[in-house]
Amino acid sequence: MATIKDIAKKAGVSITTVSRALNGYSDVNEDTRKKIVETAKILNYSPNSIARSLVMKKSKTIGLLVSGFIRENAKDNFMIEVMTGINDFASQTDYDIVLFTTNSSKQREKTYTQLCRERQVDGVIIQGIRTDDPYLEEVVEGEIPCVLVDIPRIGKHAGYVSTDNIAGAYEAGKYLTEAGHKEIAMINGHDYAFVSKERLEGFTRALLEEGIELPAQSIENGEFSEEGGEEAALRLLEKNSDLTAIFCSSDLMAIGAMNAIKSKGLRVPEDISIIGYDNILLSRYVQPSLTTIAQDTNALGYEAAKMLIAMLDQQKPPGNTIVKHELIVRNSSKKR
Amino acid sequence: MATIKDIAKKAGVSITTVSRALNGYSDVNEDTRKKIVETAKILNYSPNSIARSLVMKKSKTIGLLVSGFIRENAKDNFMIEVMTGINDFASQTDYDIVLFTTNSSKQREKTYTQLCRERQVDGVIIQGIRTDDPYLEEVVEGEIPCVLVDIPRIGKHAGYVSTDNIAGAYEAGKYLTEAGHKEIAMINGHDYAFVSKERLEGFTRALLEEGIELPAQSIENGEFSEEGGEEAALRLLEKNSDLTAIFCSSDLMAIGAMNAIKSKGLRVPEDISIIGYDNILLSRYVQPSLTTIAQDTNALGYEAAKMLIAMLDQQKPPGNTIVKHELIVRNSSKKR
DNA sequence: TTGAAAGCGCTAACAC
DNA sequence: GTGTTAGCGCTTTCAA
Repeated sequence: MATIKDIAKKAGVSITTVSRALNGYSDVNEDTRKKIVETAKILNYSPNSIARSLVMKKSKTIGLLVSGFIRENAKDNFMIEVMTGINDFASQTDYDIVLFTTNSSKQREKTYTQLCRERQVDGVIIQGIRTDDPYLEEVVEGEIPCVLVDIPRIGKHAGYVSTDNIAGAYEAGKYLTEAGHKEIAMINGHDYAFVSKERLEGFTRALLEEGIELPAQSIENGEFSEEGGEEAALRLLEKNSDLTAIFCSSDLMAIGAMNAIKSKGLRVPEDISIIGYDNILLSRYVQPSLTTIAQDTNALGYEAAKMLIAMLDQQKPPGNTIVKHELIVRNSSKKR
Repeated sequence: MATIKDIAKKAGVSITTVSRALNGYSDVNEDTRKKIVETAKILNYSPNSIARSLVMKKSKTIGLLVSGFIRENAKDNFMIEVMTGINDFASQTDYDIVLFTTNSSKQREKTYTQLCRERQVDGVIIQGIRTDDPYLEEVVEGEIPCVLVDIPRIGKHAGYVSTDNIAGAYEAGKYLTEAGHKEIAMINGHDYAFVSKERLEGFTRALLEEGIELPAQSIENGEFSEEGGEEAALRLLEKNSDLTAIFCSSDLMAIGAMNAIKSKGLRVPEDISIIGYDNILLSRYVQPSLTTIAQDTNALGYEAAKMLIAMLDQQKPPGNTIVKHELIVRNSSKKR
């Protein structure tokens, strides 16, 4: 593997000159530059970014920390869409993406900060970790530039990107009440997700404005999974046979809920209307197709990368970016 | 950021000793080691893997080169499942994964080899590139250890992981002929995919064994997309109104084909049976659910990572791993 | 069991 | 415009 030293020797110049010529500095004689570029080509030279990183103290990589990057979660293409968004932006820059995952026991021993410092990433985008994750605090308070996806925390070096979950859930609630529903329940994710808290807040508010209470017994957690949603729906149906609508904090849970309803011999949307959240791919394909709150997931990733790289390259302070959302009415819901 | 130099100074030893102690060499006095480990902790030391990489000439990273890692392709969760498989294996080792993508014009200027050399990845897993990709040859013939997913090429430093596409398509064909179908067509991907060639071969063979010809006009390309599949099906229907079965080289195209059939007022499977390939997530959810050839996609990634890392760590020669497949009969196909 | 010294490939003062 | 030199943080001979 050719190095600048080899080029220097062959071209009869110093390594400094080679470095300068190859990096496009202006103070190099045009003839010298030509010669250097030429010999670089002849020697099939590739710069060694590791060596450069070492001296520049910048690796030009950003870590992508995804919790639960595992098979089961592939169902939910939320994660992959965020990733493509990140990649869309990053590929326009000179940053590369390093994948970190936290499901392995090996990495559990290390804090995220350690992980990032060892791999020398310049910054990190964090996705899918729970609010009770012991290392979240450390990252938010830490020195490593970081952008959180869907976790509204700001620190000295930490910003976030999310959608307005309160507004989204509010619209879902408004939609249902305006459609004449009164016996309404909600399937939420779990208590350690910010989005769960926010969606509950927005939804409750919308109902309350119409004078409809959402008592604790009308809320069940479905852990964001299809099975969890199914079981949660079953419990809700058990408790209240007059239900006419269920709002689910994720499409996957909504699909589970639809299964539950069908298994009870009831129909969606004739007997019970269902609204999901996320607009995952599947939501268009299930029968009936799912009414849901769409998020621009790709933009979530894109904006996260944009913010992080702005922090890195232009010392921009971390902030928060809110990506738009939208109610998409399909066939799983109807007027009473 | 503390370095071994800092530790050496504080502990009153040389940097050599620190390096040895921290790397678990045996020839270090137990007391010295303890002291060093302790001061390392006090100084909140993290090793700098970049510096290590430079001197070791090993980056302990593997590149994941995915072509078309873009939004549209997220539909097909094939890619993401392969990725989780790769990650499953890699996370058990000390290798990290660096994401490369080739959709950006920037990177198009560089060959894969250049990309890999610059980023100093120890090896690379390549997924989703076409057989007419100008740089494929260079990688297969090159010096960088590499494992191809679904491209059966072996080189001095290149192996591959795939399923037996010929056998899979053969089973699909066998299934259809045994179900009594005679007027059969096929929707293939495109001419620059190995899997397309192989699936055509296997399928043709199965039909031929029952004395059924598959003339060129009964084969249309659908470019592996839902829309492409829909259009291909329309063309086939146009040409042969007696069709009773269509085999599609991907589930996505099969879903497109079902749309086409429905739009023509025909029913699946009553009028026309459909078989797909891949067993993507969607195939279970569409109506009717799709009969398909399942591949263990996760294993594809897992085995790719396993092979590559064996090549890297144990100098194992590259080989080929065949991952199992399986016909899954659902509701899009029936006996004549 | 420990340390001094060289060097991985590169960049960046600084001097000429 | 160009070269000399030092040094990024680490590993690894070699010698003590």
